Amino acid sequence: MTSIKDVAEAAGVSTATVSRVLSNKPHVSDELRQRVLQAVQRLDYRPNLIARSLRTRQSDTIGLVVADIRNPYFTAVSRAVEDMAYEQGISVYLCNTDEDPEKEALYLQVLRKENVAGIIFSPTRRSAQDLNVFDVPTVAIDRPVRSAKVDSVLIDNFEAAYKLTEHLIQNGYRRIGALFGAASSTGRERRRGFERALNDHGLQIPSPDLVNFVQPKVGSGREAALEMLSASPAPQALFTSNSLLTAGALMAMREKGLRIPEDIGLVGFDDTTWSALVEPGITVISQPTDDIGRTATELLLQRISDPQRAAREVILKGELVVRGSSAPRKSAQQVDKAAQELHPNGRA
Amino acid sequence: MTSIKDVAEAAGVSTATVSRVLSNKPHVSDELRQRVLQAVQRLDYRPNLIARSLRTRQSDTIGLVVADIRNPYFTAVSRAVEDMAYEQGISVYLCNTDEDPEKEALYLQVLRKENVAGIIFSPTRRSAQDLNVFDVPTVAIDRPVRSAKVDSVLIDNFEAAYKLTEHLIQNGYRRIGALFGAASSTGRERRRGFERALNDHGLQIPSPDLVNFVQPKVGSGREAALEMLSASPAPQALFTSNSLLTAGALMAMREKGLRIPEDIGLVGFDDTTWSALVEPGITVISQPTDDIGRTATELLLQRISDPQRAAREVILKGELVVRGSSAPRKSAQQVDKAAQELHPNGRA
DNA sequence: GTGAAAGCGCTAACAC
DNA sequence: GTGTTAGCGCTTTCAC
Repeated sequence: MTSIKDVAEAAGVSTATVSRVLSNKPHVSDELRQRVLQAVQRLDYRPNLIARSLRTRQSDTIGLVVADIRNPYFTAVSRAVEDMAYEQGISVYLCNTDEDPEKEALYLQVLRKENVAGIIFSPTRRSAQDLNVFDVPTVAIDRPVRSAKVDSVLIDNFEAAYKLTEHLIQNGYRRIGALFGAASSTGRERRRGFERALNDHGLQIPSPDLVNFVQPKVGSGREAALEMLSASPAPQALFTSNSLLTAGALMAMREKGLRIPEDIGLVGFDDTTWSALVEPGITVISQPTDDIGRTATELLLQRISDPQRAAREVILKGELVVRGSSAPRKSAQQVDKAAQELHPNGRA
Repeated sequence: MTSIKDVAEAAGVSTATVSRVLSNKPHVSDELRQRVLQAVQRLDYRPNLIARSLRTRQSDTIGLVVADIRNPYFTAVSRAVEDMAYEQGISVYLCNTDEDPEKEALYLQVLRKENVAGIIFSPTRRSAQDLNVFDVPTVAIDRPVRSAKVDSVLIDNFEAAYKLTEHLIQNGYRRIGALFGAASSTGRERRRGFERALNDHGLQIPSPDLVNFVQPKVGSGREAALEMLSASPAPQALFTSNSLLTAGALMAMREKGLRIPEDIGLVGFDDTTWSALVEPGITVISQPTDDIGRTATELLLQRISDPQRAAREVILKGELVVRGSSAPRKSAQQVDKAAQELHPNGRA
């Protein structure tokens, strides 16, 4: 392991000079600079980032804390973050919290101990304020954090859910069951948008058994959907709040032998690879994951260089992508009658 | 920022004692140990891992270098790695190489500079030997590395591809087009299995325009598939070497209006969320991603504690999951005739 | 413009 | 058992 000392010796200069050259500091003669650079090359020297970080109390490492990298939304955002970090010569720690506040707290601590320059994270419900980790620059994704020091990048979940629900309503769906992700504010915001849209169109908020908050997992989505589909009267469509739940709901519908959209409509969030590949394609709110990841990283870098800056909240737009799963329904009566004929004892 | 010195003062002991307590070293009286622990608590002290790492020349950080985290295979493996690392109190750097040897080389360098304890990586074609990074413990996933010092965890790609191809053959498919991922040995291994299976069953290796090596991206898969589907005579099935290519092929088939499996069969690798959700479900080789990730991490930890150990290669099994996309075909003649009637001028 | 030297926070000899 | 101290590799005053 060659150190700065070796380089200094080889170049016949002091370690200070080597350091100056390598940190691109001014006040070094061209001649010495050349000598140093050559020695560096010859010895294949690479500065030890750990030592540098210890000394400078800063690092070129950031932490990325997400609920679960397997959620396509986070997969995509993470990739964008990593891309941008790479361009800046920054390394990224990956942490999955599973929406578990304890796990999150632990990770936040570790990242601090690791001296990260900053943190991008999707806060769990309770995280935020109690954990006063925000002495390290932080930006929240997917969910806002109420703090003067934390930037946030998200989409307008209320608006997106509203738009998605309204789309269903306009296409003739009335009794709509809903599946929201528990443990994050995102689910609650989307619920607000969902209910407001119903209200604004003179529809009733569905009964509690048609509004579920569940773990953001395919299995949980499937189970909850199965129950809803057995309710009577059966829902005419299912609104799902993330792609894991969408997949679960779709599974449930397949198991029940329901045709989409004839028997039941389906909409969700996040335009995954398969949203367009299943038949019919799923109508979704597509989130600009790439933009979210890049913006978050940008904000973080800005905050790192100016920690005192006022917090910003960047709200991006979710885009409604209409596909077959929410195709216009025949008038409610028509369909109800048809359904009646097909399944005299309910839809199961 | 409280340091070990503060704790030492507060507890009325030396820094050495504090260090011993915190590193769980023996030879400390219970009394002092208590005093130290209390001081730590009171001051909310957290050891600076950077300083520790500098001193001990080791760290509790590993690097995870994958081609692209958006590839569901790597998503799943990464999650497993991170899980196991978390259990061990180890942090994980995430790096995407996009199969670019330069990017990979750069990352490997950075990780070294960051003093990582070890590296888990999916080597690109050229990586390995030229980059003599293997002074840091390394384990390869997905693709083997020929090195006495590098462990590997993979599935038997030859056998898996053989099995998958044989399944197609047994179900009556003959002219099979294939789509392999370029830039990794995995694709080449799978090709070998594919061709051997054809051979063993007395079938001809398809002409070059039916055997493609493409970038592991949905778009590339789609384009290549579109071309193959326009070949004449048209293939009776498509063999795809990873789930990105499977998705691309599926897209192409949908665009061409081909019915699966009546008009064309489809098989692939990796049992993703959507493999079972599209209709018909896709027959795939399911890779034990969880096992792969955990085993890789385990091997890495072992190698870290004993760097001289002989290299191991752990070969896991891929499991054939049969779904509708490869359903038994009517005899070739029957189908060819049927197709002829349907599409007198080819299948487009 | 350059070098000597102190010190970031920690651990590990080495004394006692 | 416990404390003293050197030093990991680097940056950064502070002299010159």
